[in-house]
Amino acid sequence: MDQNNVNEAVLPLEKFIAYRLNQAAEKVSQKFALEYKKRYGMTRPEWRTLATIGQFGNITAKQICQHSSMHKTKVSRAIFTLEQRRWLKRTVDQNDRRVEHLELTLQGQKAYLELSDVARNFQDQIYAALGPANTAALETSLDAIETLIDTQ
Amino acid sequence: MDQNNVNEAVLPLEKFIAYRLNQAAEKVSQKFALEYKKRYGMTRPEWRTLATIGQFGNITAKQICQHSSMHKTKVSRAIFTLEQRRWLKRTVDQNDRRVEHLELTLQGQKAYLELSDVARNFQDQIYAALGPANTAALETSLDAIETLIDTQ
DNA sequence: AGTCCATCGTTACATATGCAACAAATTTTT
DNA sequence: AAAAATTTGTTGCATATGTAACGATGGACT
Repeated sequence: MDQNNVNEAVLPLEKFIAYRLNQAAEKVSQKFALEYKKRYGMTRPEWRTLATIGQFGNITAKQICQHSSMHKTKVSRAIFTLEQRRWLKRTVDQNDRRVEHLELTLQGQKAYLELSDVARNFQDQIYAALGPANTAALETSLDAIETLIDTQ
Repeated sequence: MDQNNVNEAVLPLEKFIAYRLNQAAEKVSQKFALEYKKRYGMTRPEWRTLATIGQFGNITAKQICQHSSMHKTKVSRAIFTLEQRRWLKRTVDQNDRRVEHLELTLQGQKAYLELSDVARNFQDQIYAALGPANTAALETSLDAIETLIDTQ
């Protein structure tokens, strides 16, 4: 495919960092999504919600939104689905009855630990492919990018 | 917020590379999306389609799919919208009438060059924040990650 | 030529998503 | 204490997306 654009100063999409980040992120996420789709028929919001509850043990929907940057309707619907599966239980806060505390059931914990294990293997493979120097630089770069955007 | 998960071996979501990449990618993309939404009311698939046609000058829908990794229905709909705006014109291939060649109109080129300029400034800011070493390492890492996923 | 299969791009349908409005509970203001 | 404003989580609705099917065209094979 010939590139015959007149203007040499334009930025090729494949050199544009926003695009490159999205490409890599999407590939990695879709690869990992195969695991939770195949095993449990879960969606990405469901996996992230499960992972966040599993990580914190006891958490509210609002806190899941803050920690995972997911939209509150996504979180609300993911919680509903996980509850239907009996993977989490809700407890209404006694001091503020708007708030519900979420915890995984034993089944939910089992799925979380299994997927967490897959995630760790996945992570190890990527880090092995990058090597220690690039791994460190990647983490530093992602932090720097997020900080830049947040503080702009 | 206390982290009182029982199992210390689990992978915190904010250390999981698939999640980190998505976070950074989404933040950067949404920031840049403000520009084309504000100026032209464009969507992300529309911007990417415009950028790909602008970059190659003359291209088919299928080639846009291959180069941008967008689903063909996304590309089809983006082409339709860009055509409605009179930002691109189609020419049916004389040797194979299933194929349409796409080119930007003058209006389309104008928008492309303007957004391309914004993109370059955006890129420069990110690279300035990262520094040369991390910039190089980031690009290497993204390449390595994509290659790893593709060859697995 | 005629049949079968592959390819390019579009569209119908079902699902996923975000925005805005909402109910219920709580907090702040007067 | 009453009224107003805020917060938590849910839901109605419109939009965005992917899958599968499709029409049109072209190529391969007989």
